[in-house]
Amino acid sequence: MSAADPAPAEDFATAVLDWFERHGRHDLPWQHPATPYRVWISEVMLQQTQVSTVIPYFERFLARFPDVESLAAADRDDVLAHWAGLGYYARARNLHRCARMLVSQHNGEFPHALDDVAALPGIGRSTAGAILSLSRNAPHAILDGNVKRVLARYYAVPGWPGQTAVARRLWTLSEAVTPRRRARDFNQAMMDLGATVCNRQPQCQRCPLRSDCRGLAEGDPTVYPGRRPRRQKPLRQTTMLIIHGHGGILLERRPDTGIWAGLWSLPEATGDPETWAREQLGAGIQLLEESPATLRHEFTHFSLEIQPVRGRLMDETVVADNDRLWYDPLSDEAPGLPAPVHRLIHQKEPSE
DNA sequence: AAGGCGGGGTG
DNA sequence: CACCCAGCCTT
Repeated sequence: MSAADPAPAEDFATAVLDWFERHGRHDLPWQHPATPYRVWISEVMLQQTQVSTVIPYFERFLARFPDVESLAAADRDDVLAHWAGLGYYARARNLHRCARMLVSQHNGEFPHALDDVAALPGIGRSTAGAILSLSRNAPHAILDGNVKRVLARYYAVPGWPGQTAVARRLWTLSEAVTPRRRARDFNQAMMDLGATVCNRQPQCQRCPLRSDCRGLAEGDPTVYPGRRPRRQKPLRQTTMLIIHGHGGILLERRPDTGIWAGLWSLPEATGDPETWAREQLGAGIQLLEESPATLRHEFTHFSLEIQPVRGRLMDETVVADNDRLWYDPLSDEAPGLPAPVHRLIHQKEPSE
């Protein structure tokens, strides 16, 4: 067999599994114990998020919500507060909804059929396969970013995996190489291989698949998988009000759709801040001299320029309600705040 | 099929 | 600055 011919599926799995025994990651927090609940939480946190970022969030989340019952019983604000800073907040809302569905409809346990798991909110085909294989050794394939990278390079699959046809090819390949009897170790091994060897700067000399890798045989495996078509991102601007009163700072709950949905944030003024306060709060504000500097926040699909304006509430008639609260950063437990808002609020306050 | 949805790490 | 990361959901 020549150098760049793909090995039979059994040889592929054997090479990956042998490598895993010695070089895989065996001490990630969600691996001990790898219960369906812990694997599920970790897999959702790991969607589009790197392991090193997830670990401290996972520890805090599990300490507060140790099982599906405690998560189902929690308030949504509490769940979001433990997710704040991780991003993609629909994940937290879906996680909460899913916990309630598991408790009310599935006796607090995940179904055994792949399609039933993939039908739950926030769980797609790959996450469903990961939950069932990593926690129960069920024979399901996965296709996360690591597996896509390894397979696209090994089989020299051209094109961007965001394209349906490319994704379908990769799924077929993943199904073909996943062994029936050791799907748990194999899936973990593929993710470890993708994260530690077959990554941005691949270390092919350490790869168990190097002798049969088409991408390497072609000369440059990093041309696979194909890149996402690039688009230029627009600049948006906003004014955020830091209004002091009632011993704290005024926060508003963001709407259920759009960016930072469901989180608490600073009020955004359209137009003149004092006019905004009179119309929206029914109270005057006095603008203060010391406003923080303008800050810029980068999203994947746009840039946001935030102009902070500090003010003081002139009368104490504005009360908290379901969508409005007064937050004292020094003594209150932090609610779910977007990362740039958290940074803004927890800067040093002027002593006045 | 395409776009929305965060934030941090890295080059 | 750009791109990437244990994706999913809506339109």
